[in-house]
Amino acid sequence: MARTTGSHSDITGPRIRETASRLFARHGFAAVSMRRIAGEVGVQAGALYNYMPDKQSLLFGLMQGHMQELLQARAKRDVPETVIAQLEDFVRFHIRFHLEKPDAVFISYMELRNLTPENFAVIEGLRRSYEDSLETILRNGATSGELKVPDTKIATLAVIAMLNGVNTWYRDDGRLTLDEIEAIYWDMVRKAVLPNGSA
Amino acid sequence: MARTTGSHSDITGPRIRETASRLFARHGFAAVSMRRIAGEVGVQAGALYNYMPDKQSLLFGLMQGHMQELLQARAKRDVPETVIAQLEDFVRFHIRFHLEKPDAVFISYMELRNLTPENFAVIEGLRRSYEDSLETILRNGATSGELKVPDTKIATLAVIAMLNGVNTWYRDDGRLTLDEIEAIYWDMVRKAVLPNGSA
DNA sequence: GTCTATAGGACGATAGAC
DNA sequence: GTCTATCGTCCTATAGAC
Repeated sequence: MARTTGSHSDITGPRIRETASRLFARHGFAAVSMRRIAGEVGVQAGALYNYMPDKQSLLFGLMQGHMQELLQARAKRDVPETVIAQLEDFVRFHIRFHLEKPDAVFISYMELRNLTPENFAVIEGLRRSYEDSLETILRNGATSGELKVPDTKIATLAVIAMLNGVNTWYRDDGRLTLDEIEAIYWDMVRKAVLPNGSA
Repeated sequence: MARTTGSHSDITGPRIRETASRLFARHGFAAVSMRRIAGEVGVQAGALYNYMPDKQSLLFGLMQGHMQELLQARAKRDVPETVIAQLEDFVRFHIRFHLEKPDAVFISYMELRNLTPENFAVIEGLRRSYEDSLETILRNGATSGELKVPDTKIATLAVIAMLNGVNTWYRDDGRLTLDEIEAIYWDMVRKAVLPNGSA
């Protein structure tokens, strides 16, 4: 059964999202035109509107999809028994997941200001629930005395900010393996939240 | 001696820079038009070109000015004797300086991709020399054994990324004072780079 | 130094043919 | 589903009067 001439809905949609993600990450949402996205996909600008009502929806869809993937991947992991092991798992998961999707990560925190207020609230909610999964670990550790953090909320944001930094300098052909990078960051995070003088 | 009617070069220039800095930080360089900057300053768009050759120069000037201020403020500080004290001084200086100029900070790392390659190289050079001032402290500490960092370069970037995170959540009317915030971050940074089991 | 006016082009989004 | 064509708007930057 031959497909209608010129019809490629099954591949054009994903290709639009991939192309837009790459271009938004590289040049910024506001600096990338619908014409340019269409051009790199290989269609005319008007054709994009078969897949989304407007440019804002394209951005929101990319960010929402990324945050949902992040939360789902996180939810799928087995929860280690000890707080320390849970924290190590978070650190390694976070670094690995974020290095696998650098464009989506970049967009999801650089383009927040280009979301409508309604869309912004949705993305912030998803981000907040991811942060909460780390804060819960730190709070449990602080309560049990296994960890010592001056302020649970700030420690959460500090750890995430530190880990996010990897994306700014990592290169596939760099001198360190992914395992080495995870180990280095885990060492720093672990020491930062352990009580003074602990192993 | 009356000034020429309509002439305000002494105040319009700074006002353009302040307004552009605020708008670029809030909405992004590409999303802010020269008309809008002019409108908020209170002049017509064409008048802006008495102060800069083009929009790119405006962005570059803001970023270069910010980085030079940062480096000069850093250079002015007395250097404490011990490595630990030098590190504490860096942490407190960094947090305080960056919280004082949130718009310029935001622009200087969010709008790098909107610089021409030549301008980008200049800003990156300035940023690099700031990072080097921290890396030198960490390397000296590692050599003497006062500190233990798995990788000097990565530790430098990790500490700066962690400290930069403050700007994403700090509010003037928040529950913590600037001194408390500095103390919390200094506690985490100190522990992260000390040898295991040190005070 | 600021104004008005505009050149010359790119923008997001839509209409209608196929 | 994609195309061509276009609407109406906005953009950066410049020219020339005052």
